Amino acid sequence: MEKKSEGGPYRKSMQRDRILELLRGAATHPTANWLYGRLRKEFPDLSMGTVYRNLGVLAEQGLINRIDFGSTFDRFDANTKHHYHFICESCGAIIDLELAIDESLNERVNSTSRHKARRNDIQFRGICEKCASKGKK
Amino acid sequence: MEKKSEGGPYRKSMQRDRILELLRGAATHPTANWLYGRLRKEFPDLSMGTVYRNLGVLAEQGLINRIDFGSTFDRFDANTKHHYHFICESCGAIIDLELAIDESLNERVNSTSRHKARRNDIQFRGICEKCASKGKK
DNA sequence: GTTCATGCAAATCGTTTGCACAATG
DNA sequence: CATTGTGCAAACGATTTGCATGAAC
Repeated sequence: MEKKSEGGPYRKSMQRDRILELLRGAATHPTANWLYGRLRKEFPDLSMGTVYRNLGVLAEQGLINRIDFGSTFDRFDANTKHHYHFICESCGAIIDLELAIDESLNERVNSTSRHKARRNDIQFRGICEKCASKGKK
Repeated sequence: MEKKSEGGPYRKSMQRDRILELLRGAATHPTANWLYGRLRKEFPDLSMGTVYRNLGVLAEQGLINRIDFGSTFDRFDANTKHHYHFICESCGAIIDLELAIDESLNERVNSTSRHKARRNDIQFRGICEKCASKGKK
C-alpha cells in the first residue's frame, strides 16, 4: 500500500553482490534461508540479518522482487519484468513462465464489475517439466 | 507438498461454528486476528490458539481455504469454489470475483512449455469499487 | 468415560532491529 | 572520517503446541 519513497546512497558489498548473482542464476525462486546456506560457504560467519537486509536493499533498488504465495517462506525473484509463475505441485519449485502477459484479462474484470483492474498475476499449478519426465505421480 | 491424509471425527463446537459463519458472512477475507477480535465479544476468554486450531480444522474439512499473497497475515476464505481475486491497492481489501475460470489459459502454458498446468489462480490488482467511488486515486 | 475442544502460556519459525565494530568511498 | 554494511544476539509478530481442564458423544 505505502511507498518507501527512495533508496539511499548504497555502497558496494561482496555479500550483496553475491546474493544478486545467486538470484539471477537461480532457475527457481530461492528463500532467504537457501541463500544463507549457499553463501555461508563463501562467508563462513554470514548472518541471516545480513541476508535479509540485503534482500531489502535489492528490492528497494528494484533489482529483485519479493514474492509470496502459499508457503510459509518469502521467496525472491531477480526477474523484475512482469511475468507469470508456474508452481509445481510435486516438487514445490516456482518457475518463471515465458507466457505473454494478457492485459485483456483486466478488461474482463472491468466490464463485469466496478473494480478497476490495472494488473494481473497468474500462478499456474500442475507438474513441472522435470517432475513430469520423472513420471513422478 | 505433503497431504495430511485425513480429518478425524470432529466434534461440534460453538467457536468453530461461529468462525465458519463469520467467514461465510464476510465480504472480504479476514485474518485470524480479525476473527479473534470479533469473537472475543461472544467468548470473552477465547484464545488465539483456538482460532488457529479451528481454522486448521475447517481447512482440513475443505470448508475454507487459506490464502496468502502479499501481506504478513494469512487470510481465510469460506468460498471454496475456484475463483479469482481482486486486491485493492488502495485499501488492501481482497475481494472474490465472479469472473469465470478460464481453463484455456492452462493450454497456453502446456503448448509453450513442457509443464503440465492443471489449474490457474489470478490476482487482479487495482482500485476496488468502493475506493474508486471515493475518488481516492 | 473416552475423546475432542478449550484456554492458557510457552515455544517455534521466519523476519527485523539495536548495537559495536569493520569496510567503503 | 563520515557513513554504510556486517555479525551477533535479542526482539518481534504470526502461528503452533503441550498441558490440564471442560464439553461432546
